[in-house]
Amino acid sequence: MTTAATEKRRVILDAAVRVFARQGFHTCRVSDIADEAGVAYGLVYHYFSSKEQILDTLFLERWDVMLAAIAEVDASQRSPRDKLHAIAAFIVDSYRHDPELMKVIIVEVTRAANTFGLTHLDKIRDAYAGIAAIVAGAQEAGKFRTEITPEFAAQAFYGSVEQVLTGWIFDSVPVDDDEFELVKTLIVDTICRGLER
Amino acid sequence: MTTAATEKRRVILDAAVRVFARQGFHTCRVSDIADEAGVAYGLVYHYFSSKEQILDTLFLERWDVMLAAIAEVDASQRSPRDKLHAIAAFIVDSYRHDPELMKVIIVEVTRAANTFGLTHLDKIRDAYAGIAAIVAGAQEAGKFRTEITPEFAAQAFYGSVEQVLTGWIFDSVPVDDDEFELVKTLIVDTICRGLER
Amino acid sequence: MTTAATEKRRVILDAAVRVFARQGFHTCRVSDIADEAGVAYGLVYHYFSSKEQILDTLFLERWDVMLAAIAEVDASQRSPRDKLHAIAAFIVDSYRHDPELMKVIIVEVTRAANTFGLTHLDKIRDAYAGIAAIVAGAQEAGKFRTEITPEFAAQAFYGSVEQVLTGWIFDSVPVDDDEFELVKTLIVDTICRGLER
Amino acid sequence: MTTAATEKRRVILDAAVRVFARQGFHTCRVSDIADEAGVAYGLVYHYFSSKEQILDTLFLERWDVMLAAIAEVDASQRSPRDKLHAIAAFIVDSYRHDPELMKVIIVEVTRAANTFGLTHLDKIRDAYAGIAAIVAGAQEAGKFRTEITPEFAAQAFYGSVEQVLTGWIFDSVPVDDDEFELVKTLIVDTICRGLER
DNA sequence: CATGAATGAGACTTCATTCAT
DNA sequence: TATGAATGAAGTCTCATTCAT
Repeated sequence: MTTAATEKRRVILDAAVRVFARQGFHTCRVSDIADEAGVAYGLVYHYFSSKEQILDTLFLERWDVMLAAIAEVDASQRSPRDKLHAIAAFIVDSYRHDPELMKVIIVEVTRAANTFGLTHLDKIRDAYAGIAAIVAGAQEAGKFRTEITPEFAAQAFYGSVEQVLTGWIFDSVPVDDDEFELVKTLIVDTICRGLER
Repeated sequence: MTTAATEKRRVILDAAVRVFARQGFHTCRVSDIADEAGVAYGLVYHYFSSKEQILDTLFLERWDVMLAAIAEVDASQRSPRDKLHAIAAFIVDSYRHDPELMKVIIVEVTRAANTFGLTHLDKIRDAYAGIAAIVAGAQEAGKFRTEITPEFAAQAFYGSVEQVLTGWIFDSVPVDDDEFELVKTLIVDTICRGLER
Repeated sequence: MTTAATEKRRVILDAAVRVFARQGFHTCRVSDIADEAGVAYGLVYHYFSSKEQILDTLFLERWDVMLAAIAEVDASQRSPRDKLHAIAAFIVDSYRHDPELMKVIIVEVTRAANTFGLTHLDKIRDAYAGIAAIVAGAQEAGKFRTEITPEFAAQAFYGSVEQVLTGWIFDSVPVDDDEFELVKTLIVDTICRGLER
Repeated sequence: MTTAATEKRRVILDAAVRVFARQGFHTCRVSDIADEAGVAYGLVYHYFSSKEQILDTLFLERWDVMLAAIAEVDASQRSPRDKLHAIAAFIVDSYRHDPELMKVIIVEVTRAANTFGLTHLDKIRDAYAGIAAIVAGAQEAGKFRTEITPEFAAQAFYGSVEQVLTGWIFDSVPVDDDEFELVKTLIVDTICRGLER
């Protein structure tokens, strides 16, 4: 695989992000992706076996990075609140860095659970499990209340973050760095106050 | 419109709920709905102008009930915590009463914002606004902290609830009444502790 | 299934015979069949699940008639030579009656054994077996030599007949009834002289 | 043209025989041939102008050998029966020597007359004509009956042989030399008895 | 000679929708 | 109301062929 070859593959993936974000997975055609990438129709099928596999690739590329980030955070020596802050920060910064990609992942995979989410359900659950592990650790350390299960807390935490991103996706995005930082703190602060003893 | 006529329309709507829940909106065919309803698929077009309009109808039927419930709660004389509990209870009970319908609404409309959600974005926002109004009232009454905006708090609250429902949809549902009741309390308790002064 | 519905199905089948005969199965498009039949593209798929199934249907319709004819001949009280004559006559007359259909069956199924013939190999063998049964009967009755196996004789007999038809298909067809009758007699005469004691 | 160059061309042709025999001409891809040959598929186009031309080459290579054999037999000093035996022997031995090649020639060219056979119709007829010449000679010498035309007799003869080979291709092949020899004798014996006075 | 990335026309098939009955 | 035959636009995917390297 030469560099040039790899580059075209990347060009197609990047074009797919823009097209999926703009038109939605179901509504766009493979030819839209090819046009956006500036390549011939058939080249898409040279690198990917189907339209679906393009979405799978985009999702897995990014999600695996997130799972690694969660694992690293979990293993680090920090307070539970700092750990959850680090995770929220990772997700929020992912959005800042590439909002279109995050839109695609959330709207077309994570929240479209009926269609493609099912394929990746286990991967998605891995993220919840990672967050739940942090909560469980905090409970064992006596820092978080035990009335709420770690799994439930993880759902509430992740749900809040994703919902905020969804709000940005369809409404309006914070305009400056300060606002982004504030949001991270507010989410984590709100949830942690609810979870802490 | 005779009673029989109205019934057939209802039969088709109910069948659509089951088919959308099972196969997803994009993946199912109009003939699947007709088959499930036990009618010829031409009849579907007698009552609805398109497949999409069936989904619209299902969503609006239910969402308007929820908006009314939120409005009623907001207008009532209760503590902010009780108000939020009432809303969480309404949503959770909606799921208990008709999980397939809620699955369709959440998966195919609310969370599929790119495709159909856009159509109903204003309606969806009305719900957030209703919740935000409750939070704003609580802040004005000095019961909730003011660091967090009402809109943001509403997103976090609704996001938590919907995420929990999504977990039920794709993982496992509580088995008895007590567990359902506990969930309502836990969500509201967690979020309200985070919001209260 | 109303009469009208059945008729359109027939129209499509008849059109397919002409198109397959003219262009060949692999070379023609489904739209060619639809055009030839004067119906919309999709109607072909209303009645048949694929282009291949149209060919299957045409083949089976005719082949089953031939198998029945062979069985009837085998069961009748006639001399072996008369029986073989009856079978040759049936095949030759099938060609006279509908040369395009026979061309399709021979060229696209019977002789295209690699592709579609394999699907119908058993049906095709049934015909050979029927002919072989007649030869076996003649051998038991002491009328045919036993040096040659019935199966082998059947192959030679059927091969001769089909080859003659193939010659007509691609070269030239007898022009009058007498010539057709002569051919039947000549094939049977030649082969039977070879087989008789 | 170096030796190496010639070898690669041969490697591709031999691979094509195996692929055509296994998958059929229409069903295989050029890349299947390249894979089988262990070369890049671009190289196929260095030696051949199209997929079709590969088949043409394979057919002509072998068929010209057969036409030469028929011509030689016809010109030799032998009895008609011995001549026909020599031709049947040549065809049967061709199959024994390279059954896959003969399968391709018969299934994809000779018997697929609608598609590729038409291209080679004249070449194919040359073979029939050669056989017919032998029969005509026998008739003139008073050894064969004259009721049957030489052309017709040639069709019957060739059809019998090819049908027997087709049986081998799709059913089962003789296992030892004796059986092959017997078959040659039986075909020729049967047909000649039918043709002789 | 050799490679395989790149092209793009064209095939099959699906299915929402219409409409005659 | 009710049926389902009929329509045809649109989409995914294939693959023979070209061509830059």
